[in-house]
Amino acid sequence: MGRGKIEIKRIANATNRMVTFSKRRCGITKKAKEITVLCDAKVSLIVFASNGKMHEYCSHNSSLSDILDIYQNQSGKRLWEAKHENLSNEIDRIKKENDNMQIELRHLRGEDIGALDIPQLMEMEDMLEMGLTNVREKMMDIYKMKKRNTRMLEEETSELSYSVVNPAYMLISLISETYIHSFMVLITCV
Amino acid sequence: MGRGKIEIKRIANATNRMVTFSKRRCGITKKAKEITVLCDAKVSLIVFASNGKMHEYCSHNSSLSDILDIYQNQSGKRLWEAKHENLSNEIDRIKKENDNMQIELRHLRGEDIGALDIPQLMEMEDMLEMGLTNVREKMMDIYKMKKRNTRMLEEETSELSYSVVNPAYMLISLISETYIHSFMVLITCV
DNA sequence: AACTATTTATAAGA
DNA sequence: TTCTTATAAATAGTT
Repeated sequence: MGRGKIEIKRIANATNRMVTFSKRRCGITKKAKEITVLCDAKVSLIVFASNGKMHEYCSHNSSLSDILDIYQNQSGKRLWEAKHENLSNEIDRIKKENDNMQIELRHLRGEDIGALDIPQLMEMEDMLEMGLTNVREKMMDIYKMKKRNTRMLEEETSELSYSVVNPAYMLISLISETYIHSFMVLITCV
Repeated sequence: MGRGKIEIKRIANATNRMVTFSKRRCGITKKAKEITVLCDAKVSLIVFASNGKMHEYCSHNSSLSDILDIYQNQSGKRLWEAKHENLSNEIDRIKKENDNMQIELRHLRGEDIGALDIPQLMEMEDMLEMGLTNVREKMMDIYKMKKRNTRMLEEETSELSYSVVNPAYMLISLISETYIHSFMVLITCV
């Protein structure tokens, strides 16, 4: 369709090629629009010139994304599986990390320790003891700071409403703090 | 281009519409092939008939996936952003969960407890004590089981090489186990 | 599915 | 480039 018949092979002359591209791109887009309207069809057309410039047509009644969804369903081809895979892998990795922490937490709370052996239990015992020591030191710090910051006795009375601080603490706060816990337990069990 | 000129609007007669679709689909596909070859272009063409049947053409020198990659880069449109969003959200959610557990674990180990207040510290103390109680009960269970399963004294001697089990345990294993920890601490501090 | 009168697309020229 | 136009190609209506 033109002044002369042409063979369907790459047009050697670059200018010529671009001109033809421009004309034919218009033509094919027009055809796409027409079939959309005439035949109630959905069409997605994406065209790249050899210089990389892109042109697209997508029938009005749907987005490219919609069309690609249907495309994937019908063709069974997975267009962005690969991109998803990265995220999925990360999810798996984090979930695993999560599970491990979950288990460790449960162990530290003394749950599900049935399967542990003596060395593991000992390690946990050490960790728990250290945690307990730190927590109790911290509580004592807070207690001492409050005592220092507030004007002693009358304040102290109200402090006592914090049920942690019981008369036993008062007594033993005079004694080496490192042993406070031990003494508390002693007091508890005698 | 035909016996009569037609208006570009939906063809009312269904059979006619399908026939026209068929003809024009061939035509547009042929055009797509031609522009691919003649102009060294990349083309993706996806066509759905109104009955849902799909047809595609994709230039030989590239896959649809490739074309969509370039499409996204050039258009800035994100074709599967929405699908990614779900996964991304899940990752965020799990990471948050992860962080919280991380913090709890560190707290239980007595790390980073500077910012905690008395009630929080008390809660941790309870949790740690319970964990410790459970761990020690478990160790005792294992110890007792070993004692039962092996033929007593001479075995017991070798068991003692497990440094957890010290002579103090021997004595107190006769007494109520619930109080074992307390007694141990008592023994430790006297 | 094939035919063909016509319309439409476009190659080459200006 | 863009417009023009002769001609090839596509296709609407028919068989």
